[in-house]
Amino acid sequence: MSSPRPSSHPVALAAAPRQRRKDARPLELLEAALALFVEKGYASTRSEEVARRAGVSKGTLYLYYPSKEELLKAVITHYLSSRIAATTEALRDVQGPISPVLREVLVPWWQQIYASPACGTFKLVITEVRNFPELAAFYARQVVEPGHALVGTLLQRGIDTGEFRPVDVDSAVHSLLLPMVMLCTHKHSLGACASPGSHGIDAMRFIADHVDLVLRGLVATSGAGRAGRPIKSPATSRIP
Amino acid sequence: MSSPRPSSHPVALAAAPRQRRKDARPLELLEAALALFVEKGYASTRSEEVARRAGVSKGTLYLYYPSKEELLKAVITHYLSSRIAATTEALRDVQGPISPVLREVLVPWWQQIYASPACGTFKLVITEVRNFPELAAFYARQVVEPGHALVGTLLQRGIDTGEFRPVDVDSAVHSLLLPMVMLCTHKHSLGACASPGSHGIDAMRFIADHVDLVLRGLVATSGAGRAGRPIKSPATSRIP
DNA sequence: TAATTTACTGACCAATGAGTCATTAATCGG
DNA sequence: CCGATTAATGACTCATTGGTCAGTAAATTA
Repeated sequence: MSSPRPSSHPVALAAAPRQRRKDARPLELLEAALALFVEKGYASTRSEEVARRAGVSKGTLYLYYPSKEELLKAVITHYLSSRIAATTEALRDVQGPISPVLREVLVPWWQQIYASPACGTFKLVITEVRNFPELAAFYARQVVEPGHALVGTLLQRGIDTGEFRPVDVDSAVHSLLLPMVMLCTHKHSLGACASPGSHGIDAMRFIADHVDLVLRGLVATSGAGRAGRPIKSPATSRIP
Repeated sequence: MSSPRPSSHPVALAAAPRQRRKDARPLELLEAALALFVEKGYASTRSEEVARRAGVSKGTLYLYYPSKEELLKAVITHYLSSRIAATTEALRDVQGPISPVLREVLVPWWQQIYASPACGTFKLVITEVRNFPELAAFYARQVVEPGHALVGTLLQRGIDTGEFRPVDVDSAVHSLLLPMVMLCTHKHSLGACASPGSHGIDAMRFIADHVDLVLRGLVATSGAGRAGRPIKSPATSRIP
């Protein structure tokens, strides 16, 4: 019925005969690769599948990325490098009490990540670092260290101003961030499996509750001098 | 020089000519498979590699497990089913204040898991559920639900007795447990990569700090009626 | 419209790895 | 010490898949 002309759709639908879209391909291939790598893992994803999902043939994939491994690296660098800088900027020069900042900046920031495709990169990196050790250094330098340092700086400032108890900063940073990473991972593993009757985690709700809980554990209450363990090895400076 | 007689070593060393150890093989194969699956992932692990690591030939592997997939399932069921029952028993009938229980039972229990090979199953399940959906139901029923229910029951009791604030129990359970799971996962991904100069997480220390922090956030302090968000949707009963 | 360029294709090749099975050699019963 | 039994082997097969390239057709230019 309808004419068979190329429908100019940004992503492949049906069977548009053959389109030449040199500049759109790389990104579409990255999107397809991310989705499949995250879902099935790198090794169980066929390069032809990636191509198919991006609406091109296998040959085209290898036209833009020289090998499957390079495609993986491109996926990770693309989806990681975008987020980092902006985030660090946004939080670098906040002032005043730390609790509201964490509640009103950290939480929405994370919720945005969680809802975006970039969320999957956490699982992808966790799954593949052992097979591609180069990723370790890259990920540590680009994500772990900046993120840890950023939140660590905030918490330290809170401690210095007396807003927080003098806890071990590294542990507190992990208490704050690890559940977030875990949820991103969960979203693409168990969380993606149909759970019959049983509960899926309500991520958005949980992360707000969690940050709240941790902040309550951090604040220096008037009463209560003890109740916990002393701060151990306060000299353990971690992040440069 | 030395005689080539079989050295009667429990695990293959050097090249003992040929040993018949029908009953030791299955477990040794499971151990080898767990280590390799966790390290490299299921798909990138060659069945011959598993056999080699267990000190046998590929043929022998297939003598005990009919396929690579069955081997995977055997690994997971073996390493999961052992831990569950005992743990639930240990915690089912504790009495008195909950905080000490969590500090003195939950923490050592987790540290034991973390140090054992079973620790790797978390990463393994996370990595492979999407490819083997049967695992999802099994894991949810055998691990997630019992674990969540157990800790949830304890926290709820703490709330009922006034020891804890009336927080959302599900969120609190996740706040407590997700970092533990995340650390087990981390141990076998980024944590296993040589980190030059940078910090590896001190897991044992962190988990104690973390439980402490969360408990501080949970306890009903005398002063402070507000300071946080109200309990949302208290009718959301999760675990049956 | 015809000629030229080049994004794109998919049949093809070579390598890899899961699973098999005829053969070998421990162990055991007599 | 001599079969009989069976645990263990590793060379083999065959399906799968990363990667190639000669050819096709969409744009572009003249």
